[in-house]
Amino acid sequence: MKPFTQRVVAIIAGIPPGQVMTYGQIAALAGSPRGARQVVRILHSMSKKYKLPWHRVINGKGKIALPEEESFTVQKMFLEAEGVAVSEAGEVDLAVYQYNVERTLEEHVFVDPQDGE
DNA sequence: ACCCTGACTTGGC
DNA sequence: GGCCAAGCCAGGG
Repeated sequence: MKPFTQRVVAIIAGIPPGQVMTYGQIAALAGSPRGARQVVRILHSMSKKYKLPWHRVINGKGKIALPEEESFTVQKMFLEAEGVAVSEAGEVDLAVYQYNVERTLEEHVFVDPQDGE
Protein backbone atom coordinates (compact mmCIF):
# COMPACT_ATOMS: atom_id res chain seq x y z
CA MET A 1 0.00 0.00 0.00
CA LYS A 2 1.24 3.44 -0.86
CA PRO A 3 2.08 5.98 1.85
CA PHE A 4 -0.55 8.35 0.58
CA THR A 5 -3.18 5.67 0.89
CA GLN A 6 -2.03 4.86 4.40
CA ARG A 7 -2.22 8.47 5.47
CA VAL A 8 -5.66 8.86 3.99
CA VAL A 9 -6.85 5.75 5.79
CA ALA A 10 -5.30 6.95 9.05
CA ILE A 11 -6.90 10.38 8.75
CA ILE A 12 -10.33 8.98 7.99
CA ALA A 13 -10.03 6.49 10.81
CA GLY A 14 -9.22 9.40 13.09
CA ILE A 15 -12.34 11.44 12.43
CA PRO A 16 -14.23 11.58 15.72
CA PRO A 17 -17.90 10.62 15.85
CA GLY A 18 -20.27 13.49 15.28
CA GLN A 19 -17.83 15.25 12.97
CA VAL A 20 -17.15 15.18 9.26
CA MET A 21 -14.32 15.94 6.84
CA THR A 22 -14.33 16.79 3.14
CA TYR A 23 -12.47 14.90 0.44
CA GLY A 24 -10.29 17.87 -0.36
CA GLN A 25 -9.43 18.45 3.27
CA ILE A 26 -8.38 14.86 3.75
CA ALA A 27 -6.34 14.89 0.57
CA ALA A 28 -4.59 18.07 1.65
CA LEU A 29 -3.77 16.65 5.08
CA ALA A 30 -2.45 13.51 3.45
CA GLY A 31 -0.10 15.66 1.39
CA SER A 32 -1.96 15.90 -1.91
CA PRO A 33 -4.03 19.11 -2.14
CA ARG A 34 -5.46 18.07 -5.50
CA GLY A 35 -6.00 14.46 -4.55
CA ALA A 36 -9.64 14.57 -3.55
CA ARG A 37 -10.57 11.97 -6.13
CA GLN A 38 -7.92 9.64 -4.86
CA VAL A 39 -9.53 9.86 -1.48
CA VAL A 40 -12.74 8.76 -3.13
CA ARG A 41 -11.06 5.76 -4.72
CA ILE A 42 -9.37 4.83 -1.48
CA LEU A 43 -12.63 5.13 0.38
CA HIS A 44 -14.25 2.80 -2.11
CA SER A 45 -11.71 0.06 -1.87
CA MET A 46 -10.58 0.43 1.72
CA SER A 47 -13.96 0.74 3.35
CA LYS A 48 -14.71 -2.70 2.02
CA LYS A 49 -11.54 -4.27 3.38
CA TYR A 50 -11.18 -2.22 6.53
CA LYS A 51 -13.64 -0.70 8.94
CA LEU A 52 -13.57 2.96 8.11
CA PRO A 53 -16.08 5.65 9.11
CA TRP A 54 -16.69 6.43 5.43
CA HIS A 55 -19.97 8.09 6.33
CA ARG A 56 -18.06 10.94 7.98
CA VAL A 57 -16.63 11.98 4.65
CA ILE A 58 -18.61 14.41 2.50
CA ASN A 59 -17.81 16.77 -0.36
CA GLY A 60 -16.57 20.34 -0.18
CA LYS A 61 -20.05 21.79 -0.54
CA GLY A 62 -20.94 20.16 2.74
CA LYS A 63 -23.25 17.64 1.17
CA ILE A 64 -23.43 13.87 1.00
CA ALA A 65 -21.94 12.97 -2.35
CA LEU A 66 -23.53 9.59 -2.89
CA PRO A 67 -25.33 9.15 -6.21
CA GLU A 68 -27.37 6.20 -5.12
CA GLU A 69 -30.32 7.10 -2.97
CA GLU A 70 -29.96 3.88 -1.08
CA SER A 71 -26.43 4.50 0.17
CA PHE A 72 -27.22 8.16 0.52
CA THR A 73 -29.93 7.39 3.03
CA VAL A 74 -27.65 5.03 4.91
CA GLN A 75 -24.99 7.69 5.29
CA LYS A 76 -27.58 10.24 6.35
CA MET A 77 -28.81 7.89 9.04
CA PHE A 78 -25.30 7.14 10.26
CA LEU A 79 -24.56 10.83 10.66
CA GLU A 80 -27.82 11.64 12.36
CA ALA A 81 -27.22 8.76 14.72
CA GLU A 82 -24.02 10.55 15.77
CA GLY A 83 -25.82 13.80 16.34
CA VAL A 84 -25.04 15.50 13.05
CA ALA A 85 -27.89 17.54 11.58
CA VAL A 86 -28.46 16.54 7.97
CA SER A 87 -31.01 18.25 5.73
CA GLU A 88 -33.27 16.32 3.35
CA ALA A 89 -30.90 17.25 0.55
CA GLY A 90 -28.05 15.74 2.54
CA GLU A 91 -26.52 19.04 3.53
CA VAL A 92 -24.35 19.33 6.63
CA ASP A 93 -23.23 22.58 8.22
CA LEU A 94 -19.47 22.40 7.81
CA ALA A 95 -18.98 25.42 10.06
CA VAL A 96 -20.35 23.31 12.88
CA TYR A 97 -19.49 19.70 12.13
CA GLN A 98 -16.31 19.79 10.08
CA TYR A 99 -13.40 18.19 11.90
CA ASN A 100 -10.88 20.95 11.54
CA VAL A 101 -7.55 19.99 13.06
CA GLU A 102 -6.36 23.58 13.33
CA ARG A 103 -9.56 24.73 14.93
CA THR A 104 -9.26 21.89 17.39
CA LEU A 105 -5.79 23.09 18.28
CA GLU A 106 -6.99 26.65 18.73
CA GLU A 107 -9.39 25.48 21.35
CA HIS A 108 -6.46 24.34 23.44
CA VAL A 109 -4.09 27.18 22.76
CA PHE A 110 -4.86 30.49 24.35
CA VAL A 111 -3.85 33.41 22.22
CA ASP A 112 -3.72 36.79 23.90
CA PRO A 113 -4.79 39.37 21.26
CA GLN A 114 -2.96 42.15 23.11
CA ASP A 115 0.30 40.30 23.11
CA GLY A 116 1.49 41.17 19.63
CA GLU A 117 0.38 39.19 16.58
C1' DA B 1 1.07 -1.86 -19.56
C1' DC B 2 -2.61 1.20 -21.48
C1' DC B 3 -7.23 3.19 -21.08
C1' DC B 4 -11.28 4.54 -18.52
C1' DT B 5 -13.69 5.83 -14.51
C1' DG B 6 -14.70 8.38 -10.43
C1' DA B 7 -18.88 9.30 -3.41
C1' DC B 8 -14.06 15.75 -6.01
C1' DT B 9 -12.35 20.68 -6.48
C1' DT B 10 -11.53 24.90 -8.45
C1' DG B 11 -12.01 28.54 -11.63
C1' DG B 12 -14.58 31.01 -15.38
C1' DC B 13 -19.11 32.40 -17.41
C1' DG C 1 -26.22 31.22 -6.79
C1' DG C 2 -25.78 27.47 -10.85
C1' DC C 3 -23.66 25.10 -15.01
C1' DC C 4 -19.51 23.62 -17.73
C1' DA C 5 -14.44 22.30 -18.44
C1' DA C 6 -10.24 20.97 -16.88
C1' DG C 7 -7.02 18.98 -13.47
C1' DC C 8 -6.01 15.45 -10.34
C1' DC C 9 -4.06 10.34 -9.79
C1' DA C 10 -5.16 5.66 -7.62
C1' DG C 11 -7.75 1.31 -8.93
C1' DG C 12 -9.81 -1.89 -11.95
C1' DG C 13 -10.57 -4.10 -16.50
